[in-house]
Amino acid sequence: MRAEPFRDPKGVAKYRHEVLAVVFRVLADTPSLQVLAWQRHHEPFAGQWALPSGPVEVSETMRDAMERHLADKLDLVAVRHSEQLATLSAPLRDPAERTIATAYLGLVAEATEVVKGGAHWFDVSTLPQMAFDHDEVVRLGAHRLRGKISYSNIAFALAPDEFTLAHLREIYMGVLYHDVDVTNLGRVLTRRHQIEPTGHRTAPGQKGGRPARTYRFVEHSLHITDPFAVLRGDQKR
Amino acid sequence: MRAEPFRDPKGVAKYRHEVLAVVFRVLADTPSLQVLAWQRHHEPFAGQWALPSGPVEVSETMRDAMERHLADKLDLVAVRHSEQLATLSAPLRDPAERTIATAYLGLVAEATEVVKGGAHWFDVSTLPQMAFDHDEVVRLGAHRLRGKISYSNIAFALAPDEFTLAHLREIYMGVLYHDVDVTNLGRVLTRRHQIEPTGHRTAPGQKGGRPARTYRFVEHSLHITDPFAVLRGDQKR
DNA sequence: CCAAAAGTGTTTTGGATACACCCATGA
DNA sequence: TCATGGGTGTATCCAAAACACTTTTGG
Repeated sequence: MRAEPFRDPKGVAKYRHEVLAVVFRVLADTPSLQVLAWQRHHEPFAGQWALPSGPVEVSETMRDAMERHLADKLDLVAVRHSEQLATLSAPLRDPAERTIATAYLGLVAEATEVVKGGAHWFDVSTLPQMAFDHDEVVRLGAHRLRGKISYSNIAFALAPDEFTLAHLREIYMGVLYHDVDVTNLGRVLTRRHQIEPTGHRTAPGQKGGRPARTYRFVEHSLHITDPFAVLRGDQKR
Repeated sequence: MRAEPFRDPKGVAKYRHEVLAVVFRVLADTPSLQVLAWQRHHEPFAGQWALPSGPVEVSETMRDAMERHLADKLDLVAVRHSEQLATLSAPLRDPAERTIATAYLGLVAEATEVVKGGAHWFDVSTLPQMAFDHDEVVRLGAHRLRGKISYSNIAFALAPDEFTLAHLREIYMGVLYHDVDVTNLGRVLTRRHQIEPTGHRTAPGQKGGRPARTYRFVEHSLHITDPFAVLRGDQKR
């Protein structure tokens, strides 16, 4: 039986509000885009995989709530960029009680592991069935990330502090899911002042090969670097 | 005195949730981007201008609630495109009681008037002081629209069904707030199959001049026409 | 010397811009 | 035929892409 909503004296309904986190990392080797999920212990959807989530407390913003839940339940504090994705309001999306949920996109660097709370990283391309509408939220997050990586410096949040161009290429390939030319990637990002050489080089691999220069992202906060695809005009009136 | 939140037996807080609508139109003559606001009658912020808003009912989605409030309070049913903008959760944004609000961007065609409910169209560039955080929401909406008009066909929702290129240019100028070249605008939108000629022409103006062809948008739903600014690769793997 | 990996140089492409010029109408 | 506004043609620009070639390393 579905719970009746709370109403205040004027008859205005009150709802449970929770935050969801779609946390992505990219493994360069495969390369693949992975999302963090954990197994539910309680009904509804007990035993199924779900995104990290939790209610919003009275004196915190939704972003605070999202960070708090990731830290408390999963010991995850290494989120390097987060932004609001969407708010879900289908009346029956939670079978127990009407719950409005705001989803956040979170990005962590490649090496990030999560040991606590039975969490697991899943390839976005082979996602298991998920609780609630969480599959849809993951797809939405992947779509947002794919769009933004082309016209912003959002990759700073997925890459380590220091990386080679070959490594960065694999991160881009994991997100975009198509081939990316290393040479041109380096030139585009350099022209846009997104990356700069550190002056260091890596040790060459076991099978030889020229040692690669390493680079870093110039900014570690989100910047739109290609603001208007077209119709730029002369920006004067 | 601030109201205490409702809590269920397990101690989970429940919140008032409302929807906000940032409804834009563009007047071609000026040209200017205008937003719909109305004057509040009750505290808090009585007498100040505010965006149309209202609570979400138990069995409706937020989009339904937004459309319902616009129709009931302002007789506005001509919204040609709407999309979710953001959800606002600052704990003190509503001085009376914690209220989480989800803002929608709505677009109507130029001629759209609103007669009911004491509503008024304001130029976004000369916005009055607004209730709550509504100024910020208007700016967010304008920013979203400005970005999207360059890489999607979103202008279909602002233009009349049939228009001349000169007219469409003024709509783009109202949104982008910089000069747009008519010739190139027509060519870009034609190449992207966003617009097509209707085969009609307008009557020439009072002072003469060649009669203009009219055009229509091919699609009347949102399509991204310039999906990846760069790093397109060959789309093969 | 060869294989492997990184990096450079150079050409090509194609959408977008700029702008000169031509066309159709009213007075 | 002139003023006004619409439309066409074309040269130019420039970021991005493609790809051949050179450099630096280990074996």
